Amino acid sequence: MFVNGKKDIFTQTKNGMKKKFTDKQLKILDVAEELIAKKGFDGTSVRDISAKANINVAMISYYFGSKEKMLAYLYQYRVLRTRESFAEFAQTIREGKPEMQMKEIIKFIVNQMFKYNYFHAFVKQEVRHTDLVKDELVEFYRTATDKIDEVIKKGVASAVFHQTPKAEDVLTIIIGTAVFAIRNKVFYEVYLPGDEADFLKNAEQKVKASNYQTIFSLLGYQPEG
Amino acid sequence: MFVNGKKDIFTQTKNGMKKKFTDKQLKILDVAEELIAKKGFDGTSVRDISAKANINVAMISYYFGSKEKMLAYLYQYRVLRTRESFAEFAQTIREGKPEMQMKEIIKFIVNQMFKYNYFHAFVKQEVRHTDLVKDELVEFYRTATDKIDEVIKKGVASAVFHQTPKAEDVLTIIIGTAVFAIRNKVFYEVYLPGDEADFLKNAEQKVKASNYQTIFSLLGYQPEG
Amino acid sequence: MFVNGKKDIFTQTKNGMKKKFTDKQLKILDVAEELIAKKGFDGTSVRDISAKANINVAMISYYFGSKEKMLAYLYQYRVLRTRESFAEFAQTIREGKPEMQMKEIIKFIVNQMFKYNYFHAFVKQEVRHTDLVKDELVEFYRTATDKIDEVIKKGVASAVFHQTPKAEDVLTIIIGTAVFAIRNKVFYEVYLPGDEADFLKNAEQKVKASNYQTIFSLLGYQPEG
Amino acid sequence: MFVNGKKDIFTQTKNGMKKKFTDKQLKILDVAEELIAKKGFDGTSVRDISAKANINVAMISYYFGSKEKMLAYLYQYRVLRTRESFAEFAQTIREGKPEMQMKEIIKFIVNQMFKYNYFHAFVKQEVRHTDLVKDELVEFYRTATDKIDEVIKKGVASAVFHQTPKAEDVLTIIIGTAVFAIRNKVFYEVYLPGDEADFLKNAEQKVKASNYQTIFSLLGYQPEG
DNA sequence: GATGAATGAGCATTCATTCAT
DNA sequence: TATGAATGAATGCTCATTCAT
Repeated sequence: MFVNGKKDIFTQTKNGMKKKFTDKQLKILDVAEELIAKKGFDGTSVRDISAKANINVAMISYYFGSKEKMLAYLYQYRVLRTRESFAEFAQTIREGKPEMQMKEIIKFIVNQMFKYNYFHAFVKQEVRHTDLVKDELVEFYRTATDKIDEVIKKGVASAVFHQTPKAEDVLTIIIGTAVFAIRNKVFYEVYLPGDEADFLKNAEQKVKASNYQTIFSLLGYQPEG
Repeated sequence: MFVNGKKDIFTQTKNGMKKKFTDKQLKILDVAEELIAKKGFDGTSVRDISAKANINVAMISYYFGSKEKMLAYLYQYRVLRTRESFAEFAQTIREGKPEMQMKEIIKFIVNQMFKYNYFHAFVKQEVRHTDLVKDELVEFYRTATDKIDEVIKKGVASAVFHQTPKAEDVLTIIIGTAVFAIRNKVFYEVYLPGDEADFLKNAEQKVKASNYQTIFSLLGYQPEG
Repeated sequence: MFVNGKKDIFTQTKNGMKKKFTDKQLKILDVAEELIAKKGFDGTSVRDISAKANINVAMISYYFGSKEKMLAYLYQYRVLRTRESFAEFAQTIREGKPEMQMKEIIKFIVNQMFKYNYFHAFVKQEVRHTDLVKDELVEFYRTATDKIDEVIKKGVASAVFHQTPKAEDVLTIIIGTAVFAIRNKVFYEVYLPGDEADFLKNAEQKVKASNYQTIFSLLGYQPEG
Repeated sequence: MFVNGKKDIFTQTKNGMKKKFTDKQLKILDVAEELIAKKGFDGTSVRDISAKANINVAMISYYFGSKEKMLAYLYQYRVLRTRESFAEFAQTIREGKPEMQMKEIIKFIVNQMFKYNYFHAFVKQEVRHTDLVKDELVEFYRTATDKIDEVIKKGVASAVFHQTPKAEDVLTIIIGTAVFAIRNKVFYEVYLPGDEADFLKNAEQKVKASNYQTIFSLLGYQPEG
């Protein structure tokens, strides 16, 4: 009945979640994500979403079963894509030196946070629904800490890193600072060049730079040789 | 008509905000804070609040003008108290060594975040209403960065710190990591001893410890000697 | 909160049902009864009811909790009144001869059916909700059969009745014929004098006359000596 | 366009009603009858019907024009069959004695009521739609009263009946008691042997037995000789 | 000041029906 | 003939707020 369509963009098997979204359904999810991030789940009515997505109100129930279930699909969809994306990314840095790998990890995570800041904004925001996404998100965090841990160990082994901060602390710093920057624009923009329109772009650069400094400092990084 | 009462607990002059809250009004604000942090602003009805606070539904409109305005009072009330509290705190560390001062700053900020985690949770959460509190909050951030900056400079001058990270980056790390820990219990508790009930207490310790390490590493701290 | 008011018309203690209805609440119940009898429960919207009763839509939920609960109150209210009314009636015929008592019973029951034909129409009609009223209604039926039984026995003892039909069959005939007449106007009115406007009045007379004949025939009634 | 198909089961000429139903259409009518009897017309959605009948939702509008018109077809279909069935039955008792004929009439009518209790339940129930079926049903009642009248006259002529109750009163008793029994299970089953599962079977027997007694009593029946 | 009743706007959802294929 | 997507109207209900006292 619902959650099938013509174009496959998304595939998942667990949790009884259906597999495919049509363009129209994805349009709804995109619009919903944006509005929910701005106004909260309760503050966003299905009429708001349907108006902005140019679809009939009834379609949200029709496609997803309910507004709440739509949110569940949205959560799972975004988190799964983030995890898939991280897995792909992890492949691309398989061969590099630890310091390059760490830098890339920081870059990747901060980039994801800013790219999907709508989503990450409301994941943090929607306290009541966090359980929907908790497991998926935590699994992503684990994958990230595993990778971070591996890189730290390798760096220590090859004597470019001289300290072993905990992987979860490293991840906490990266994500925590990114989210803080995104959510505290008024405070943050004072420290940024350019005008307001470029805020996200500039903030992302600053967060990355800051994180390189912080994390490498924590690692006791000494360039080889 | 409203927002005045018998007992003065709170005084403020700007923004046309009235000055005094009665016990009953403070009770409402406390209950509202807790419920809003748990269920969001829209997810919390004035009936929920009035039931839990044992007052009549009509009183919220009556006292504060509207539910939205009540939130504004709540924001301002909490932020102002945080700023006052920081000012007091700043006095207490006036005489110490830079490394002790920095440690106390970290301790104080993390402590505030956990103590008022309800509040800070929903400040981050209620995107739509952030403008209500923005100026106040940013002013607090400024006060904090000024102090941090002062301590860094003093530490460099006295040669216990050998690097000069930006004050806003330091603050970003402290607040960002604290908020992340609070909001990601499921991920975080794996790294903590003790049971779930002690989560906040243990998480606070871990965040403090991690921040000492991070910030001091960034400062290139070398104990005098 | 709801189902209390100023004027007491109705009192009941069991089932956790509240005790008193205000005039406004009774107005709603009356209107609801009429509309539901005409158009069914699902066919009657709370907007229909509130429009006809000249009250705000929200009041139905406010007073009764929900549309469904309103129906439950209506059921219990009407059935209880019927039972109370029967108990009173039973007192008034305590002293009479069995044949007079039986006639009065028939008259009373048929009268109630026609008087509250709206209600009895939809009790029969609302299959899905019958459980709400089943126990109460059955208890009324029992009271009636007990009384019928008593009268039959007395009549047999005093040799005015010479047969002993089952009390439940007697009740079934009385109620069954009354309901049939009410619900089959088009068929029934052919056999009645007067015009359509008097249908209920005339039908009631016919049903009573027919029942006197039937029941007394079943009882083998022979006027005394 | 609609209401015609491959297999003819049903033929009628009046009211502009089309004549034939396909197997699929009959399946829909059967399912609809059952569901409507259980949950009412408004309580039964076309989706419920189509799901249970394994057809597409759109087919009901497509076949019958609308949900309401489907009900009209259902009414007319059932009533016509009942009338046809009664006509056939009338033939089979043409030659018997009046007392046997009357007994068979009671048996037949009660049997029909219980056999099509779904249908008769909702004919009584769906007040709003009764006009759809009124004329047809009344015509059936007339046929029945005519036959009852004929039998009474014959019995009186042959001196087995000694009273002349009105035919419409006799019919009213038969149908009224049958419907009452069907619709008041909880009250009625106390007087029946066997368990709940056999309710309809046992109730039918009791209603028949009771009606034999009542009607023959009314007729002043005296076995010949 | 304080209350319970009352209001009207808004909500998510379900509905029978129609459309496009 | 038959379908699944799509529609717009209506549903019961909850909401913050205001009214009358």
